[in-house]
Amino acid sequence: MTAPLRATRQGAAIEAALAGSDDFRTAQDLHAQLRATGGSVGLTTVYRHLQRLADAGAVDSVRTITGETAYRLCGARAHHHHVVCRGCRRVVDIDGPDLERWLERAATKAGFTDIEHTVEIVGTCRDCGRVNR
Amino acid sequence: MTAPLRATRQGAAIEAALAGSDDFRTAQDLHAQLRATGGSVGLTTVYRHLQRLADAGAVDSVRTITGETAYRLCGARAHHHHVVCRGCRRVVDIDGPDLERWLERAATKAGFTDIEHTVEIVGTCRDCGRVNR
DNA sequence: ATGGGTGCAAATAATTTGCAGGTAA
DNA sequence: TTACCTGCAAATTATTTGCACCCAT
Repeated sequence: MTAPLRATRQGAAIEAALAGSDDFRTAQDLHAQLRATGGSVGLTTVYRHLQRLADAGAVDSVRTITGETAYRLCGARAHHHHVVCRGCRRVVDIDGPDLERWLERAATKAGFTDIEHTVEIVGTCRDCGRVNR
Repeated sequence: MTAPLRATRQGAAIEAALAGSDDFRTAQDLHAQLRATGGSVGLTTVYRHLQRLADAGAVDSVRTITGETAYRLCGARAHHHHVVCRGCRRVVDIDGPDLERWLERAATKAGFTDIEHTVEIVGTCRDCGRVNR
């Protein structure tokens, strides 16, 4: 089938860094961390590994409000979504197997298969709700 | 308090273009449309107006998967969602008061108010169901 | 040995900012 | 008139790609 990936120090370092965190990490972020911990890896390589992992379905990716792409190992946590505060950008996790199931069923009923979804929820958190607007 | 905004042809054109669509529009998108319809406006100006509208809370913004920022007038929310076919780009609407309710409750429970959400579902429609990924 | 992996530097693409000149109030 | 508004061009930021070299297999 597909040629097995070659085992390299860089690839291992990147996957280890990803595995070491439950949350989404950006490429720049991971790169900086790897640099700091001595396991120097080129930024390009970080991007390439993340991309390949995403293609392979091993990681999920999301776009942050600041325009960066963040990645997280699929198994790192049950699939869930986030609510982002429009004031302070704080992120709170929301678990929702119900949501997944609902989306799956609705799309299937419309005749679609191989469903993929992105849910973005924006709100105002308690702390930010006190001021403005 | 705040100085009232100056009424300009460009600003009016941008807001009109936004008002003319229920869906999220990118700056580039709006700019191209304005160009095409004769009401020439600089790309910079489009960005500036969208930013100001977002700051004022008049529009909501989201990041698309391709990295662009899309904007939509707050009041324009036609509350339904779409499933987009990754093959032919066909769009099918799906109705979901359940979904809205679920999201609302989940976010509220997390301490958020003034919830706004975007759900993007991508799948493969019956006609295109064959090669992919 | 050899082809995939690496990384520097240059290329892209979306968005922001400097600045000179236009225009609503 | 007086700021604010515009828009061209240059600057920024995140990400991708060209290419010569290196290393796991």
